[in-house]
Amino acid sequence: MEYTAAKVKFINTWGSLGTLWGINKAMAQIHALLFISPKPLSMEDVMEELQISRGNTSMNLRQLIEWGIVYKTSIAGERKEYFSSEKDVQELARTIAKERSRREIQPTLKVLKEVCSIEDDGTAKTQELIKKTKELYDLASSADTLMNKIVTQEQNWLTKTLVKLLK
Amino acid sequence: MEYTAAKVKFINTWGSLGTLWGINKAMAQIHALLFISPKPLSMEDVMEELQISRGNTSMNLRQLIEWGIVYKTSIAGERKEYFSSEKDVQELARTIAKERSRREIQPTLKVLKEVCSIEDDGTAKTQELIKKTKELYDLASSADTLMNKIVTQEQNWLTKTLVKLLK
DNA sequence: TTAAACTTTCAATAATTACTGAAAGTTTAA
DNA sequence: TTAAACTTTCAGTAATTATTGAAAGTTTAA
Repeated sequence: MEYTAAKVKFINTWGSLGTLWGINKAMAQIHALLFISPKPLSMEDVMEELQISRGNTSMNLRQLIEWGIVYKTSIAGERKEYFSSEKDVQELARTIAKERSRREIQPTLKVLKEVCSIEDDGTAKTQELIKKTKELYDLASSADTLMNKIVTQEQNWLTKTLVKLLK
Repeated sequence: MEYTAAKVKFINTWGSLGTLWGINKAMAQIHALLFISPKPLSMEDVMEELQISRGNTSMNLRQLIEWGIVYKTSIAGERKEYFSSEKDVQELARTIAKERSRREIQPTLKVLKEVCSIEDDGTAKTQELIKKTKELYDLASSADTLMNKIVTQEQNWLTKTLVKLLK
């Protein structure tokens, strides 16, 4: 497989994967393109490479910037804006984990909390609802904490935890 | 908030969340409904509660069964089939993690492996592609391993790992 | 200023995805 | 058997989501 085929394959795979971490295809493809590009690209470059319209490119670039994984980069003497992606995979993972937690997990936890706090009227169905949503709440909040710990600055969290567990 | 409002809220939240762990709304809502129901429900029950058609119910129940988080349950003396959800949240998490790994992460890893194995022709762009896809491969495969370890039968994996790290 | 170079916005449209309902299929009891 | 009770399938349609492209907006250099 030579360069162009490999690039296309990577962009397409990343693109279809995007849909399942909650961003659309074009957005994920633009990210993929910038991620493997050695130098910043202009909007024209992106449109050309991915064969998508100006409007689409503009909107999706904006969203990527909002996510914090793509940056505007000025090039001296150039009028155009250039864009480049976060290149450190650790930092990328950290940003994505944080954003997903903020956008999805926290709001869900809030609802689960509300639901499992309803008054227990003693009926089986109410008790089951309270019990199950409580369990989901605990699971989701542990998972969220764990993910953040793993991915966050505290690289030695694991070590600390182990020390605590063992003493 | 009384029972019905809480139930509706839970089902809707779970439903919209579904779209971002890769299943559709109806499927996630059916799962939510079964998850909090103290007893198995028939197809009629599900249709009635969620106001969806027979065809839709049938297809989505099948998919949930394929995922391994909903079971067909027979009720003695009843002709109809009844359905119930996996009720243990730990087991639920385990099943979902395994399925997602199989359906999404493994295929992605395969592509990343292929892409980062292309021949290095010495150009900057090829080298960047190889380097970045290699880094993503390593990250995704560590994350996958970690997730599986955490969620899998080996509840004491964490402990074992710590012991190893500390000696 | 102004006009060229560039970016954003958004109504219209295209593409995708989900849902319906009725016909076909299956199972079971008599 | 057969007919009632139930489930599945799938072509057609509806709903949702993504994309375009041209007009409006912004910035900069002269």
